[in-house]
Amino acid sequence: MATQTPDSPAAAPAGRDAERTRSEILAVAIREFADKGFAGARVDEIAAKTRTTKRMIYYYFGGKEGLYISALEQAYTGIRALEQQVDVEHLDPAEAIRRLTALTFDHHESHPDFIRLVSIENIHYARHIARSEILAGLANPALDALTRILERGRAAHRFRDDVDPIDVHMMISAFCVFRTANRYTFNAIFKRDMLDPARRDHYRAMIGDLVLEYLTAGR
Amino acid sequence: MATQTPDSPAAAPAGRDAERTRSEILAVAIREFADKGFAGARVDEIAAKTRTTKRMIYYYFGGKEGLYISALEQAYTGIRALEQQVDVEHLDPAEAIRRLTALTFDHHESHPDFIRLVSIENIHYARHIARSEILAGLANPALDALTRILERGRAAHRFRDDVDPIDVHMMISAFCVFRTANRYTFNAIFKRDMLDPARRDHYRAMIGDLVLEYLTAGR
DNA sequence: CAATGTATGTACTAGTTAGTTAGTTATACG
DNA sequence: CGTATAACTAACTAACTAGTACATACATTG
Repeated sequence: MATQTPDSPAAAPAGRDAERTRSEILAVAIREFADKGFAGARVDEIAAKTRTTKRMIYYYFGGKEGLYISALEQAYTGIRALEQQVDVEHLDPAEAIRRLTALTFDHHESHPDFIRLVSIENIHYARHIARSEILAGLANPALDALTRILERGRAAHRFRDDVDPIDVHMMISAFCVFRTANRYTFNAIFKRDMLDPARRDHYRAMIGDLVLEYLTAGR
Repeated sequence: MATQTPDSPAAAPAGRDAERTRSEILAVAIREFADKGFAGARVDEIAAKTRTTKRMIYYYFGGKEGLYISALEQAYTGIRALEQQVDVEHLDPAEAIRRLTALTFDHHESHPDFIRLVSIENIHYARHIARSEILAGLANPALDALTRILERGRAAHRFRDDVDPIDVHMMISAFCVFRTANRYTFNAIFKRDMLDPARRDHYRAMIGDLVLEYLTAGR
């Protein structure tokens, strides 16, 4: 009867595997919290979408809030690991800015759950991030890369010398986050889907132009 | 005993005044929904913070969701009414852009509840805005003003001619919304409060420069 | 001033939801 | 091979929460 499909998502009991159970719960939790928020997500529903039971959530994460914090940590560390792969050191400063901006842009588009979790965490005044040691001490590869580009551009007298890396990072994030996070209300009001694939290249180029023209203004 | 302080927030029964009861409930609801989100807000708590009872919420708004939609509508129409007062027609295009940008900037800073409601509504995929006739047909004074500025700038050959008003509006919004909406996680990670009054002028000028340099690039 | 509808308060309820109690099964290890 | 312990399940509970039934006071108007 029971055919053995070794890696099917929610089939056989799959024996006992602590790490697998834990990570399956986490994956489901990320999706649920991102979809409905902390208060809107239901522990029972998260459990039902895994192969295990609610009891295991309490066993591994202590409670709803512990699960939420772990989900946040997992989402953040995953994103940061991806960012670490960015390599723009070999490009000239202007090209490096365009590349970094484009990568950030694509990145945000392909991780909507992460963006939603960040929005939700802001609604909670970042209370959980502040409480998490993991998240407090997380390195920021994208900002580091940006800082080095700006230094090179400035040394080569190609960029203005009065800009702060965090401010530039903020500009880029603002645009990319807004496009994803505010997609729905923006579309409802302006009848324009900022994530329409037909407009993707236009917006990716636009944010690159925007930042680069700011950095090279008057030069 | 009971001293009559005519306008104290939560004192005497104040007789029967439908309009007053309704608007008091709405004001409290806006704050509660903005603070805790739709799922996180509690009907009982909203009622407790008014001078009336939960019964009245159901009497006037039908239910929690009806109240939430009314709160959204109230917040949006209030903001739009303010935007309507923007007058930049007498300024030259560049100055008008700076002025409009600065107004938008200050505007977002002084209405955090509105920004939070928009974030929350995006978490709900703008489902309620889409359902509301009031919100669907609301005029957009800020975009209209921007459109006219861009036309004037373009006619005077001061601005590039390949920019779309909605895109420019999006840039400005992105920056201003991000600064308010993502304040908490940004501060937790970069240890920089984007709303620190000491940095306000810097950021207000920065968004003006950013937009203006984009619009006048190569000119 | 009767009467009719609007506005309001009190007390309740049915359903939900986070968290728990009490136990069972598999696996590692001596 | 047996036993300690980690991994796991099912059923339960106490508290909460949106929504309602019922009663009533006030005000307007004929």
